[in-house]
Amino acid sequence: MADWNQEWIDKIAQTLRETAREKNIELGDVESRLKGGKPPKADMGDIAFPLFPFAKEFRSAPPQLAAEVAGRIGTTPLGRAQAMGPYVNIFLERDQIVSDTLKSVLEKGGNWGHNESLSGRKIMIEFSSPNTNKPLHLGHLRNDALGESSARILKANGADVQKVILVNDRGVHICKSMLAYRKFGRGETPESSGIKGDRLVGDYYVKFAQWAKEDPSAEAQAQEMLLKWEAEDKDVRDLWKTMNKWTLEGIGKTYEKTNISFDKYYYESRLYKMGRDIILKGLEEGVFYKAEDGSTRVDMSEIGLDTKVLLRSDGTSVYITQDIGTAISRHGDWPFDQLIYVVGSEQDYHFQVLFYILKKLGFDWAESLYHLSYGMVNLPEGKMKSREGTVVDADDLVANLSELALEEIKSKGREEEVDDAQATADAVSLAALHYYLLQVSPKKDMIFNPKESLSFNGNTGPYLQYMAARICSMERKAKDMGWDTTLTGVDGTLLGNDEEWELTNILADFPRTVEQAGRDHNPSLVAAALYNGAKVFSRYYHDNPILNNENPAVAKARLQLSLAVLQMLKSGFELINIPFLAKM
RNA sequence: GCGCCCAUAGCUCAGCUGGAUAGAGCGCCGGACUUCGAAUCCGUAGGUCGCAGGUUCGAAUCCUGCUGGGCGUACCA
Repeated sequence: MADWNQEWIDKIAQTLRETAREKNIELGDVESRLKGGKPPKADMGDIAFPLFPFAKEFRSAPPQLAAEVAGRIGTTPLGRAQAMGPYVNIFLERDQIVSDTLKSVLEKGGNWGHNESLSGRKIMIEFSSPNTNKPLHLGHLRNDALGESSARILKANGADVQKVILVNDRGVHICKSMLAYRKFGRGETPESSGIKGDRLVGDYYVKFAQWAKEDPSAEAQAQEMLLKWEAEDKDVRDLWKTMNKWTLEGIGKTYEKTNISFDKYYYESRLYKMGRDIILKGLEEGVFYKAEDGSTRVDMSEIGLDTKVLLRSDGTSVYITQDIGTAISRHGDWPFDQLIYVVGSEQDYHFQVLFYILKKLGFDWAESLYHLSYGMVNLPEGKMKSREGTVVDADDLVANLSELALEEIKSKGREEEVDDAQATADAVSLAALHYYLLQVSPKKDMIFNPKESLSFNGNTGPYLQYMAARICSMERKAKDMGWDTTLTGVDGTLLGNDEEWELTNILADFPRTVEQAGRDHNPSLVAAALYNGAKVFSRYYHDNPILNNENPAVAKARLQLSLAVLQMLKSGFELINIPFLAKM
């Protein structure tokens, strides 16, 4: 719709100026004050221009002015203008737009929505950031869903995207699992126990906590082990390698199951010493300063913040030092235009500081660093607490969803219909999970209601899948009847009803939605657009015979429209990481 | 204490850079399967958009203050 917006802005502006000239009225800038919107109801037109802003200059009431402008424009090849109260409403010429839109969808093939708005941009996006001492939990799932989806959306906008993961594989918490394993493990392995590697290591992390309650020396022992690790003690390093491998294999399976992937793995164990040289250089150049206590600091008073320690008095680095070094080294690896960090909002301050420092160091790319900050995932009972064992395990959740989806398939007697019931159930569970996590704006905290997330009705991922599957079903039926089901475009005059017009608009708007989702780093926009499309379509095909239409030409035209909607759904599913199913 | 974020139907969430009567889903109640798959569709009820000011022709949207909640505020990561 916005495509035609500008033409109307020009037209109305021109008309306003003409009118003003005749009345000897001085007009300021007109175009910037003309903003097209969508009328509240479809039968009120396609674009609405409020004329309030011009009332004063014309010294006439907005409705009067609207009537005058609409009267002068009247009917044009693009459509007609009609005054409705203080608004000039535009009724677009539908036939041509319908034909053009379907033709565009056809030409894009399976990539409807893709565009070139970020073409030529190199964007690196970091997400997930797992620890190697325990399995992924619900919080990671939101992070992964956001990261993966954002990456796909950016790619669809033409950007060159590199997905990156930073594995937190060092530190005391890692040593705690190792220590407990050494004490209680008796050589147990994922193979010998049949327990998934990340879970096994996580179990020992829990065991450590229990043991530490009884033995006050436990914490000190963990610290001691960390020192040995840093001194590259062979035994400790060997155990570390073994257990990290177990965890990463386990976590890798979770990624595989949830369709999450990375182009490059970074490991903290290899990066944690980075950044020190940069800080020392910055100190020489006067970007940083040496505090009285001997620590090296940055002064952030110019952005209203305090000071931040970058090197301790003993010269060793702190966490943010590593992040500074890592960012610089990554830019060396792959000179990005933008680096996006998908990290929870509890680290807002950290990134504010990090970005400020990189700017102070004079890196031009620091301007475009972006923290995709997202809110916490809470449970209906409150926060997830590891101490209280209320943390929702990622694998368990996905398995539960699959199980329920399988029951659903069985209860509907569709085991024979779908080729592989378990695979279908898995696909449905992913749709439920990812849609549930992505429908919420990233910034907001959200409540994860397990019961609701398991629902396959209403505003859910499976509902979207179902609509796509229904269209596929029609497509199969059409093929059986010997119809040509390739998307070939259509004569718009055959698709004239309001629902067809609405679907056309939804199709036409989709690329702009994808663009905005990329610009705002907000996959929920795509999710909402898909839901809207599916919902309007489901009403459409419920109320209007498509294949069964008595007029074969109309039947084929409607099928074409349905197939175009299917293209949008398929393309959108890819963007929010929900699997497409031809049958379910 | 200071800083950042959030507040919309009983619940979970939309509402784009301010525009006409604030929308979905769930739940409740009531309808629709001899008809393209009922994981569907349709309808009813449900709102002082946290409160109070301000800007504007016009505010859920922008500004200020307040209240309530969340998260930060390490020579932790």
